[in-house]
Amino acid sequence: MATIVEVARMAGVSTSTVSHVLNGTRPVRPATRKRVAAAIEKTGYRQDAVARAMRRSRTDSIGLVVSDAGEPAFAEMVHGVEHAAAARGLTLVLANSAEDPEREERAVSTLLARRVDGLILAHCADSGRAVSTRLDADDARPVVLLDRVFDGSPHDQVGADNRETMRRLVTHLRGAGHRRFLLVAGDQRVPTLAERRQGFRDAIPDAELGEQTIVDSVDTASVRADVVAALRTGGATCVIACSTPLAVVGLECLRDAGIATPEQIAFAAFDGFSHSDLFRPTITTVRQPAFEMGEAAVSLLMDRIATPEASPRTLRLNQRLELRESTEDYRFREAESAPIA
Amino acid sequence: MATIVEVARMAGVSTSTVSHVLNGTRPVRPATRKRVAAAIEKTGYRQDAVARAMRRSRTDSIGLVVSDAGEPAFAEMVHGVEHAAAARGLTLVLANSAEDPEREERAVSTLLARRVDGLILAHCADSGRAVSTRLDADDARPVVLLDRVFDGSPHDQVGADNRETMRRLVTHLRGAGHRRFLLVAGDQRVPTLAERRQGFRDAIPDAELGEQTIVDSVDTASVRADVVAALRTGGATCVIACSTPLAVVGLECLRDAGIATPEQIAFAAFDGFSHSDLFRPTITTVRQPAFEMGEAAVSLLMDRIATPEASPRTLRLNQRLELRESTEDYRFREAESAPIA
DNA sequence: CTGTTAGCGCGTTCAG
DNA sequence: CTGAACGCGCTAACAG
Repeated sequence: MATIVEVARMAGVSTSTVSHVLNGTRPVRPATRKRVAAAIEKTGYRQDAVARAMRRSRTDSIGLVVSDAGEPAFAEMVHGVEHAAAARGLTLVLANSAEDPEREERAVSTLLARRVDGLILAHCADSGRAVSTRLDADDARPVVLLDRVFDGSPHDQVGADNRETMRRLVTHLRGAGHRRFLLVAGDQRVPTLAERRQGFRDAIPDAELGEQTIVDSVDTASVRADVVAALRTGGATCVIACSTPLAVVGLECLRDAGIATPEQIAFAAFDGFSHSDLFRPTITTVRQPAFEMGEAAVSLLMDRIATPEASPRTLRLNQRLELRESTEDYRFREAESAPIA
Repeated sequence: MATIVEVARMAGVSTSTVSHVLNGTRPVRPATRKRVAAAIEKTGYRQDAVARAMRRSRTDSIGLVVSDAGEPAFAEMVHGVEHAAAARGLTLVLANSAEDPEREERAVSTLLARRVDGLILAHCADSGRAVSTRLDADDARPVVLLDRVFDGSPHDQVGADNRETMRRLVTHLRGAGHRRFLLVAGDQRVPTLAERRQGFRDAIPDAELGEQTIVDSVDTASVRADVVAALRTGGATCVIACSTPLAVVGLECLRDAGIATPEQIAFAAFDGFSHSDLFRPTITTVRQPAFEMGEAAVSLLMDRIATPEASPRTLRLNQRLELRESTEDYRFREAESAPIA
């Protein structure tokens, strides 16, 4: 690659003039500008982002650390972040923590060393606040927390209205006659999951709270065992899974136990599955605005860089409740299909 | 952040010694090394990747351009690339072309300007070879083509054995009695899709080739129209969709036309849907080893960087044929369920 | 074994 | 309006 020096020489100007032409940072006589442009064209010159970053101490890049790049919801967030970043002329440096706090820490460290202008973080489950606070101590790069949002966090955050949507979902299901639920709540160290569980409690009257079954074990095997046990004990007319992985376990348990949805039990899931409408049973789903959350995170990050002193904001994007046949009122269905008495 | 100068001063050594301690690039007396380590610890110093890249003219980063970051198959490739990169101490710079050649070109340009050590590219449909050749001309950075693989490409490539697996699939279906297919083949400018179509031809005897219906329109609306028309004309006993988006269209058409799978028509899809086993109909699927393809791409890239002169390799990873009820032998089923004559 | 020094390619003063 | 010179933080020659 040609450097700025060659362009300058070819155009018969100094390097500084080339730089100013490139960046529009001071007036340049049209004639010289033309010559510079021609030289750039001819040499195929392009600014060296590394040297530029060095000099300006800005990289025009942002770092994103997600906890599971394979999971579709996170993939959509990545997609959204990339989209918003590219639109602003920023490049995206991506790292995956694979739900491992140590890898998360390394990833953050690497990104900081690369001098990204800002950081977007989807914390892994048990990262604690170590990373988050280390960020402040080290050198204060702007940070936005994504999806996994903490009360009283010193950072900007963007999450979903998990608690409210769960409340809405449960209220709807109660309206359809359900009184006893099996909530597959998952790892309560994950804020998202804790919020959803809280929303569940919000929607259940105190008197009935004792009758609800909540599975909050962490590893898949335990979840499976607990769900199987809960299904055997019986009582629940509706299963609510708080994430896609949990829904997978839940549906597997139902299938293996030969329990049909929605005929024998209702089922709803957060995050859910793609193309739910094409397959049976179609699953009632709370859909995250994952792409938009990614975009919003970039937006918050840019605002923060522009005004470092503003007080931190937490954005909650609305989730969509997609009602499908897996939660159709089973009493109603029974009544209809039963022979006329 | 502290710089190397402060560390050197605090340890009472020169910056070069600090550098050599950090990089293990020449022997340092244990005593001084200790002092340096202590100084690093106290200052919280960390190497500046930007300055380092400047000096070494290596960024320890690789660029990845995908054509659709939202699609699960690509998300898995991204995941695989990230994984393999991180394992080698490389960071990943991600860009998305959204199937737009212009954005693809910009992305490549940006990554080159950032001086990534190498580039992994999942070309978008109509990128032509412009980008690919420009890469050679500009400054020869190593490039690996991912998923969308070209015959006689000058670059290393990693794809899947699309042609062979399609042949296997069709052979299996013919064994189950199917003679007339509706192949939803998609945009033939995408090598992956062209290969799959070729595999289809391989498996059909010349005499029967004329009876097959192949839909290779490009935009969704046309595909839908063509599929609907083909279904109406009838004749096909089996639909094969060559990608997830095409499968979506296909299944929607079947649903809207009230045609049941597998009772009335068999169905198979490439790439397919996640958690296919949990929903009905369970779809016979050709699964791409997307994650592994991502890993392999990094591997090829590193090999290329190590030995620039080696002749380019094309890796074809095996796809998995997952047979499910959507292609169960429908004649057999009919015979079974029909009343005994 | 260690220190000195010269750039990597650019943006930005400060003079003209 | 333009050019000369400096330095961002680091590594690699070269010298000791």
